[in-house]
Amino acid sequence: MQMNDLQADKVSFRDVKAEILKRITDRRWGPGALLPGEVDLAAEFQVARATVNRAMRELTEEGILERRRKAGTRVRSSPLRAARFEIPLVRAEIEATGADYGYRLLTRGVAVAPVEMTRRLSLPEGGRLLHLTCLHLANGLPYQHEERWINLAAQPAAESEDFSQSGPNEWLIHAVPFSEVEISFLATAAAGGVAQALGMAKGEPVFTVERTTWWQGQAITHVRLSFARGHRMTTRY
Amino acid sequence: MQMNDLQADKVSFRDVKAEILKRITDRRWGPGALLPGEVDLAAEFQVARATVNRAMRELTEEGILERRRKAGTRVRSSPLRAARFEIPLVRAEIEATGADYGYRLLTRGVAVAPVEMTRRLSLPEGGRLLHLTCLHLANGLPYQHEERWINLAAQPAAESEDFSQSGPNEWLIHAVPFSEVEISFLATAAAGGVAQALGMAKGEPVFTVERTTWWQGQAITHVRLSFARGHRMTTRY
DNA sequence: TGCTGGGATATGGTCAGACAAATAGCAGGT
DNA sequence: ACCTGCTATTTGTCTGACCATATCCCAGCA
Repeated sequence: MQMNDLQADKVSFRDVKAEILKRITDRRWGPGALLPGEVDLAAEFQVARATVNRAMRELTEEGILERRRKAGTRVRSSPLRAARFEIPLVRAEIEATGADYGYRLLTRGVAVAPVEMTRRLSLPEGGRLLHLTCLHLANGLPYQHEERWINLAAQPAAESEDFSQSGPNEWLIHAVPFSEVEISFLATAAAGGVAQALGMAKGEPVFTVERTTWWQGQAITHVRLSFARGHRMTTRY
Repeated sequence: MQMNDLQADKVSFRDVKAEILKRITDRRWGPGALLPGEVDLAAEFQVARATVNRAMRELTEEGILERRRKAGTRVRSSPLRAARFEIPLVRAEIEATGADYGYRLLTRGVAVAPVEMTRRLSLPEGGRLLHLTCLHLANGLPYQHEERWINLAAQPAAESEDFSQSGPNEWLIHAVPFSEVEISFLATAAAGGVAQALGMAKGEPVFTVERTTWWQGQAITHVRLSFARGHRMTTRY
């Protein structure tokens, strides 16, 4: 009678998932253990194999199981802790907390790409970049400092935008809807401009996100986001 | 003849996904646009509706599409940048780079939970915690400093482990296979102990990960991981 | 004008059957 | 002892049919 819940009329892949997960946390199927095959589980749970398959496939995506054809399905021996962070537009992030969003353009200029940037964006030497720094505020307080480089060869239209009213990210989303992205999280020491904008001391630790974006193999933009003191990025699962 | 590739004998949900994505980056379906229904697309691509469904479902999970019953499927107007980080055991992380893994236990002691910890782990006051600090090395160089608190009420067996040869995370994985987890990324200033262990100056910025783990509603452990200078956590998609 | 109920419709999910692809493990040869 | 090729097994995916569920939208009513 241990499985009353699964005897009910409606059994979905969610129920199967839950039951499998229960048996794992139970230690009935310990780390590294070999699970019964899809056919057996389908028979036990009285569902179609496709249903068991979906349950197991999702558990695999979540890093709980490991599957290999012919070898079967095993509980991962050292669980993969996969953290998923959703990174919305700053504006949305701030407004989601109920705060008022504010934006200020700090500097704007066109420059020949510095060596570091040509490497990062794999640009030809002498490529022209639009360089912007701006500040995003929550309830009037500095929230995030943004230093952005836009490849003018890829997005010439950016040169005629003045970005004084709204940030370059909002413009870019409409110009280049989806793309290949590399994101890094790191800790940096606040440099002069960043420290001043965020009201921090020079050298203070800053939580920093760097993002580079390509579209069809061409580098579009690189941005470095520096968050105000005490910022943390959190996820739960 | 624009769709030769889709006329081939084998069409999988991957092909459908790719084609949809292509039309989005193409701007044929711009941000916010309403896509044809599953039935229509299934007819166009000559596949079963379930195949189109899987393609669209995965694109939804990846933050590209938005779906609502009856309302249909739309391209997200402001794309959700979801970054997924896989956080393996330090040992595996280091060995994956080809480096030799080293481990040192720095301190070990049992203490009554400090106020901050009782709050974080929602413990009763006066709860006993095992407090450990240790260092993980790559090719003999400091890689990560670990400060860990283990709830002895939940894991009494931890008290008799000495953790001098291998880290508490490896032990914990076998003691508590899967669990609820909260992870934060932040930047901190290196405190005395951390700075010394990692060979950094006091106050230098440190990329820090904090993780709290529960099992069946009970707090198991809280850990603060401080990485050596220059560490960054990167993902690409 | 504003509210309410119902029907049409799009996605969500299940099922049974079929075939494809990978590969563990065995058998047989050298 | 080692290699090589076969085969049975397991997961991966597709199909077409079906029912479930959410909800937009409109008609009807107050």
